[in-house]
Amino acid sequence: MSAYDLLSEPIRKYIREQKWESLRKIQEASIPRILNTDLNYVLISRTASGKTEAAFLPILSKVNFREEGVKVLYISPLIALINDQFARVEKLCEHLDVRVTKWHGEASKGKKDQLLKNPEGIVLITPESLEAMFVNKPYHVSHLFASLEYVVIDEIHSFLGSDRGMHLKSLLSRLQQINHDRFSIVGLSATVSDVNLYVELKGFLGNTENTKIIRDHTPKPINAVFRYFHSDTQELPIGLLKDLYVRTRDSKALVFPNARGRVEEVAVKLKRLSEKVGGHQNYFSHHSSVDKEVREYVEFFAKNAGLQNFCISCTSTLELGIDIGNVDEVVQIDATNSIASLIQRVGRSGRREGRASNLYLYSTDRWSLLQSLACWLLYSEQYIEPVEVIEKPYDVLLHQILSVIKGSSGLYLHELLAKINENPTFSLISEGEAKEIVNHLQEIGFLEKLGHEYIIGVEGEKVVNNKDFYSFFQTPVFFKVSSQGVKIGELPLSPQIREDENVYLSAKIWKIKYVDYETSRIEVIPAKDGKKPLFFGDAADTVHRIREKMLEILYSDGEYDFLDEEAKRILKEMRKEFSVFPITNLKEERPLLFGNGYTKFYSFAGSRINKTIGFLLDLAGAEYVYDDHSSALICRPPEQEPFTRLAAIRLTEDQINEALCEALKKNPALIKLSKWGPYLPLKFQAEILKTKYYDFDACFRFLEKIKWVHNIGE
DNA sequence: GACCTGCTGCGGCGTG
Repeated sequence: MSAYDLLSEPIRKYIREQKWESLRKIQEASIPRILNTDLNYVLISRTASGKTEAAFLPILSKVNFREEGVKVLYISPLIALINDQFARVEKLCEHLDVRVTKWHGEASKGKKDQLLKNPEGIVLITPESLEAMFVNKPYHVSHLFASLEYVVIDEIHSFLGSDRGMHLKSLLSRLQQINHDRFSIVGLSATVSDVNLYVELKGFLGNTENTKIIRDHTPKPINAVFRYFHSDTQELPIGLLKDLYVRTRDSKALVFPNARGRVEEVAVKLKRLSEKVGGHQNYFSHHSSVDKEVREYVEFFAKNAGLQNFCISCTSTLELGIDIGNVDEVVQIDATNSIASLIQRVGRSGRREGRASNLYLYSTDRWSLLQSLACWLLYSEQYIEPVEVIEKPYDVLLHQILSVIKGSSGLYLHELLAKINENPTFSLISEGEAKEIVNHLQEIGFLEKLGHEYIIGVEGEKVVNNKDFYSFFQTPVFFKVSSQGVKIGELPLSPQIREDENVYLSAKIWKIKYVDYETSRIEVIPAKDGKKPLFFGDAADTVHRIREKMLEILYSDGEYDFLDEEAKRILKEMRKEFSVFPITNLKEERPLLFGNGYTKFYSFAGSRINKTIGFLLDLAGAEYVYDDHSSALICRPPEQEPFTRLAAIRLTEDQINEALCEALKKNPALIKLSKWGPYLPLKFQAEILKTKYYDFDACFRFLEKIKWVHNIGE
């Protein structure tokens, strides 16, 4: 029997109405498996290959929706994705008489109330809304989800290896406890490293043995075109902009310039170029600081553009599954920090009849060119970097202790510990450690003892009753920007924010008329000329494999047709420059430059290893400058050259912990990289730093292995 | 220079 024949009649009717000629590969594979077993599955195949249907066609055929209670829970990392999927799933359910309900912060309260009165059908939710339900209405969780049969997790890779993912994993376990392990899980993903596939990904769904992977490897054919335009200033070279304009003016294009300020620069300047020559004016910017309604308009425009061309300059906001349809060209300005990100961005392009699909990779400096080339070569080898899993998420545990106690009417210590013990998210954290965290929470007033039961303390109430409690990410304070009541976006406070200063925002130019510090508002009027806006953030870590590949490229003589003449020249120049280091073993040797009055160590290592080397140099009292862009550490004067001595440094676990605790005492702000970390006992804060910011194991392995090769010649 | 993601409950007001 074909997969189609296995489906229920209403679903087959739906397929016939869609006039699909055939089912997609991933659907053919998933339908019989999901229908015939109760195992967990992870469906992996590239963007727009029909994964949602691969999960929902068989689930809708199989599940009996006549019974009371919500039967299918779909979890998504984005509200926008829920809204897209709602439309698709609701259409699928047309012939089934199954109700679909959106449950997120912006969804209709009325629809949620209806669901509470009559729990049924399918619910689409975010992890944070699920957390809010556990905290505020724990009885609703069991009322709605006690007879759940399937949980579908979209873009599951976005949860792997992050706090947010650990949080979701804990919530899933708490759901299973209510549900008595009856529901199965189907995860959907486009990009997962082989390394993570069988342990972390399966572990994420809770049950490694009962989880199977279904994967469609079919690669996406795409041409890479590299262009090099050097920039010494903060602004993009005019040559690059003109080249970019010509390449994208007759297509639907997405441009990824990596930073919000640059996103605005690209959108405004391309639009201006287009205006001069009478081209289309559909130039937009899309990032977190563009007003939500403006972003929704941009998405709507792209989805319904028909034959009109457009160009959206954006950050990773358009990287995940929001449906804007296919574009003709994807442009990356300067390198991505991960291959996964490159894959997601490339996945945005499709082919229009008779036209080839291209990926343009622009670079504005040589290290970025090298990194971009490394990413592209690794992409071509189908490499994806593994994510680091968090083995002991102490901060997530702290948060979940507060959540569980808030959701109860008081818990004995043994009850609380039993709940933690049941939750696989915390399986590597010992009972003793959990008790220490509980005691600390009591000390700082987050928990209180009422008789022998724990309840939320006075200080804890402030945190738990705040709407900021439900998430694991922190957001800085922004000033809302508007013009005569029309919302435009938001900007952080910077020297740039003052009256009569002109800035770009939402692909337009504005003059600041008034800054209201009381209400954090900025009033602007349209202007003719301005500057790109300033934003602050943390640079994303570059993974180790990309750096290794960069070194391999420098010490190979591989020629790449897809580089333009300028890029070829730059690569040749870099190879010549590095030829003074007689490196033969790329796995173990690294360049050490003795320059005029300085020593420079090119580690070609991941950012976290570099930061850990920096920590060791700090401990040794060495003065140095660290440049992550070129993966280099520079010391002057060279007499104090400390690099070759690093290999001898071997710290015990205790010494590392002690040094980290000292660093935290000196600078308590260090732990702010974790939202809930500041409420942990100091030694656990050190543990968080060890896993999230530094990587001592990898650093010592690296230092043990490498040999420094210094420059020869005059 | 330097990404992104989400958010309850309740009072008060207006409208049908």
